[in-house]
Amino acid sequence: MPKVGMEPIRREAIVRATIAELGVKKSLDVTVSQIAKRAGMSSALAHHYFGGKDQIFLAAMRQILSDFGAEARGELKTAAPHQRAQAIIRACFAPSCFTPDVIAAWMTFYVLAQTNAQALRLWQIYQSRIRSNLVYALRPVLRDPVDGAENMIALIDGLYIRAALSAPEEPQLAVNQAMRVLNTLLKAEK
Amino acid sequence: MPKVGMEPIRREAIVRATIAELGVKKSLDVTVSQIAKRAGMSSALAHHYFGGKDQIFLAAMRQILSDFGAEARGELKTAAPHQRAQAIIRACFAPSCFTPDVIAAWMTFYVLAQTNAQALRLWQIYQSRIRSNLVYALRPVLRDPVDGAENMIALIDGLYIRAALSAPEEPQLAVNQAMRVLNTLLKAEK
DNA sequence: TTTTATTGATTGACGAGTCAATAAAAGCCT
DNA sequence: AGGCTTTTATTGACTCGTCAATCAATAAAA
Repeated sequence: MPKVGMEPIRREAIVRATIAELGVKKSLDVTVSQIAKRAGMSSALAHHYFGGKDQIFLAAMRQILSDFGAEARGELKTAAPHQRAQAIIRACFAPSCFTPDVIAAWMTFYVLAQTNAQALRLWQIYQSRIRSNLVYALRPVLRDPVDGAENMIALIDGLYIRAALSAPEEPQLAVNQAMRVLNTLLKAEK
Repeated sequence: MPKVGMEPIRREAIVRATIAELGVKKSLDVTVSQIAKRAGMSSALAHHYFGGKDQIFLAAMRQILSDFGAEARGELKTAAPHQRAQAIIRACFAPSCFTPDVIAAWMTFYVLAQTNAQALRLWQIYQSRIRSNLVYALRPVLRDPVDGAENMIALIDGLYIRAALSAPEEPQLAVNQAMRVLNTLLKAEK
């Protein structure tokens, strides 16, 4: 009973299922069949719409990256000019970016980006965005905003990877830790 | 032409080959055959000595962790009492711990530890060691050494993971960045 | 002869990608 | 409206490859 206009629905279902499955299996040896099953369709259909496993993973990665972009834009919109860095940190650890599933998916994307040129490019774009946002946010409050941004990014990445292994690290704990370091960096200027 | 007493030699060869292969393939779907080939033996022999793929990976992980332990002990031995934190940082980015191969291997271990209980335990042991070393090192110089240690560990992990994706990040750059943050944290106390 | 080392060949399972077949919808012609 | 053709959706079955793990066989040492 084929209904017309399914493509976008199927695509989204696949992307969601991929992220969920990555969250469960916690590695890239998730099967197309597993993804398709979770998305409620045959693996052949997944292949039909995406062309192959790589494209499926890349679509999932794009989704996660764009979710983060949305979160960040949202936080920045309602942030006072001198609180922009804090807004970015909040976005990084917002529920839509810092759930066990999403964290696990991030981890697998780090792995993917080591060998897949397209994935690496996606990551680099994301990196340079968050970097320039942070530099801009820190320029009014730090003598060396580039350096400060670099430090905060590394810290955030570290908190992510650790969250993947020590689940206890609740979102709130990570936010607090990042905020404390940021405050220390700011205080050290004056 | 079987020579007796090969077991330890073969084991070490496999472990080395595993790390090298992880560094090249940059993921856990390295095959036992590839490892065995690089180590100059048949895959059957690798299975014979290690029992299975998991055990091979765990042995490699133990090797890397113990390499780091040795490096850290070495640095700490020759460090002035108030320079212990710097010594630990130096150890983290020493050539034996911060080479493209080793960094890539670390990444795969992060992935492995998400699903393999033994791997997770190894990581936790390593974590609590470096943590307590850092706390001890920071106690004389920081009001809240536990917090400071946590921050430095996260930063170091972040620098690692970023090094896996942006190779340009030379050892020296990472060391400098970590040292700068540490100094800032120290300065903020006074 | 027993133990240790070693491998080629094989098994059994699983997975990505393909394909032909089925079926509903949409268009199109009269 | 009634039939036709094309497009879109969908899947089961199949191909081809790979890989972990096993085993029987070979050979040197003890």
